[in-house]
Amino acid sequence: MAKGKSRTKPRRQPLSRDRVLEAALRLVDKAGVESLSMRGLAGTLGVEAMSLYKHVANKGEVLDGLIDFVVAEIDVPPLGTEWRHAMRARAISARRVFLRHKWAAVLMESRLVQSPVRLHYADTVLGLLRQGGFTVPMAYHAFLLIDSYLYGFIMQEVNWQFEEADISQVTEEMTAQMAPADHPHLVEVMGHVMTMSVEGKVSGLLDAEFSAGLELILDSLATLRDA
Amino acid sequence: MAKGKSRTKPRRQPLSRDRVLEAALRLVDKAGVESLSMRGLAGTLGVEAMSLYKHVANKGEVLDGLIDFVVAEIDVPPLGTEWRHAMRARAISARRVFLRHKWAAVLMESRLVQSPVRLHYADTVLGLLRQGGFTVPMAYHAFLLIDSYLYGFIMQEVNWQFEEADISQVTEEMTAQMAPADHPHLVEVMGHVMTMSVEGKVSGLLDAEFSAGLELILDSLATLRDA
DNA sequence: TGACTTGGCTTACACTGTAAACATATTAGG
DNA sequence: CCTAATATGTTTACAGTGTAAGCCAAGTCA
Repeated sequence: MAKGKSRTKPRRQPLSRDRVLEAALRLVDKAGVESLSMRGLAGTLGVEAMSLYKHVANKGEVLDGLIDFVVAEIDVPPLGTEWRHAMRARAISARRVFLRHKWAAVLMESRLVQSPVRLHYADTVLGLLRQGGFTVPMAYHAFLLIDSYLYGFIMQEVNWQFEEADISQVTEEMTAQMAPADHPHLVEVMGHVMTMSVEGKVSGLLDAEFSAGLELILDSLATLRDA
Repeated sequence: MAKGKSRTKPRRQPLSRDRVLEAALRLVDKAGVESLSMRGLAGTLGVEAMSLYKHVANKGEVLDGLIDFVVAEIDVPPLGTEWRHAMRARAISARRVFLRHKWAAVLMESRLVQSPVRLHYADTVLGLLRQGGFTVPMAYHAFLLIDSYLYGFIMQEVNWQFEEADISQVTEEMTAQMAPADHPHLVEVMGHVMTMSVEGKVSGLLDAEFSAGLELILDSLATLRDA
């Protein structure tokens, strides 16, 4: 039976958990998480929906797997790195990663499963703070503060991101829809964002905003640490 | 016509958009957004699923309506209030509201529709800052900074909230699941949170954490404003 | 050679949102 | 008051979802 058969078999290489997750990642990056269905995912792998369940317990596991992939993309400097540099580096890396996978931040907040990957991530960050001279309560405080800002900022940014450049159109829609005079301050600020966007790209603006806010938080943590 | 007919008719009072949304709010507060289905919602109103569509365009509109309800619950001090006090007050109010409706923060980030209610909310906050002496770019900066922290914090808090008091059990699960020695810093911090939780409640701890971080941000905005 | 395992497929079920057509209630007009 | 019109709720139906159960072929090992 299985003897001489080993000749040029097309030999579909078998599925695997990783191949499933990779396909899911591609699909979700392209079309958003809301368009991830088991049948659709299976389709991109040339396979039937139920086949996925041989490598993955259920859809939730796929989603959690995706989050792990994304978290693993974040560069966290190794233990021993100077804390301030380390926090800045991982925050910036995290932001880049979440901008690359716009669906990820929201998804992450809605699935609180603590996988090994995520635990490791948290542990390293806390370790960096502890080795940087923070007491346990202060490390907790710093972690909460930085991460609140980090994820909060990212989520705002991701959701305010219209496909770049058609921002003016969006602004018009908005201004039209909202009785311009009823929201003077909002209009004013939108105007500011718009002018920034035409001459220098919004993304640059947000880079600067993000860094400024981050630096500010790190400053205050530093003084708090040395108190 | 409409003359003497006003006698005791049982008169099922007709559904209405508001009654639908109120029912949805009750349901979601009790069972989470993931358990909101049109049939289920209709059920709680003693009505068939399709009836809802006479008062609401689709499920998305229900979700957006829920968000509006929640945003409207946030107390934003009126224009004219001293900016720092105002920002603190609305942040604290927002946090309380989102803790009351734990599903709301995530939902809000995943539906970027800008309803009148939300526009008004944003406009008032920006107005408070402008009247507080912030230039347009600084107001934008402040808004971004505060809201990033605010929503970031809330989302972390909401997701780390186990049903109160069984936190020790959760910690055990976690510690068991994660090879205690592989994550020394995480264990250390979890220990801290736990001890705080037994003698004084975690929620109090988080109140303090939130206020501290907020105050810190307001400080830095104040110096930035006076520069 | 067989038995056993692995990985994919087929079928089936309960549940989702919602379009279309229908039926009944309420209101408006003559 | 009776009828026409308009709201409002219902029925039926359909396409799409996640996934349990069982089947079946291909590969592995005794």
